[in-house]
Amino acid sequence: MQNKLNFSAKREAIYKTIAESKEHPAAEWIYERLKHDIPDLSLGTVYRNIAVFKEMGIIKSVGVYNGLERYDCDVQPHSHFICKKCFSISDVPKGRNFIDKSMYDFVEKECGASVTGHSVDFYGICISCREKK
Amino acid sequence: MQNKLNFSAKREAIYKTIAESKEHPAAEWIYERLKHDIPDLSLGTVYRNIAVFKEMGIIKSVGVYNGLERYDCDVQPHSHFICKKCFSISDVPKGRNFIDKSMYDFVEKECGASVTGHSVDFYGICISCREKK
DNA sequence: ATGACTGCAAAGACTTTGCATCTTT
DNA sequence: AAAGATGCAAAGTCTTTGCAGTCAT
Repeated sequence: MQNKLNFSAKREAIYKTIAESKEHPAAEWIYERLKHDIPDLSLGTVYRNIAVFKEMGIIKSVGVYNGLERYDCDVQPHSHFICKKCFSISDVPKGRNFIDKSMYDFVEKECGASVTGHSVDFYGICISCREKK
Repeated sequence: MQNKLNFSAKREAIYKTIAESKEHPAAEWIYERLKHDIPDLSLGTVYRNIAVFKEMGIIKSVGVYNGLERYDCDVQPHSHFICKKCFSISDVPKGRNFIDKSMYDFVEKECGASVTGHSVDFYGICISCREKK
């Protein structure tokens, strides 16, 4: 059993790539982005580190779109807008609370479940796809 | 190009299985459920019909959980509760509007996108998994 | 007959994993 | 040195697809 994680250069680079990207990247995207600077990076390492980050709770899955799992380093509750055409994902600016605690209570009572989180996603056509039309 | 869809016995059975199930089934689940009654059913046919139903707009994807795409024949907006442990999906009873039109306006203005839909999901541990503990 | 649907199996696409090797502590 | 991280390639899973045969109109 291990408890002490090393923070290798590659691990750091992978996390940094996710953190600095606003695109809610998929694994392959991260890999493509990094392999120029780190030619001996392997895709398996990207996947393994993503699993580590999830486990640590420093990234979250945004969901699977077009067959690709997308990640977000902002683990605070916030909404996303997903383009049905190009599958770009963008954050909806905060400043509007869609879901409050009373809704958790409602779901807990109605479903008998314990609710620990939620997600609100909006779908449509993004500004870039609209302009292309 | 074709426009006239046949409504074959298998197609009908597949749709009926989705419609009568409350489990937001995945393709494999539908297949397993039906192959007793329809021994010569093939999984490819299930997938192909799911694609047809989606295209027709009579079912919707609920999302991909644990690697499996889940489907819903209730295409009206409603929320889901997803168990993080067993990945069961249940409807949150209506009677509470989480998202209204002003929120679409908010997202459209903030993102410059055209918003055509949304989803609200709650996560946690379902009643059945809680009782097992 | 013609167009639509299906079984079957192969191919695709994304992700996970085993093992030997290399790094970090 | 010991524990952890990685490359590589193979394996795993879910889904799609080509093709020939079957069914519906």
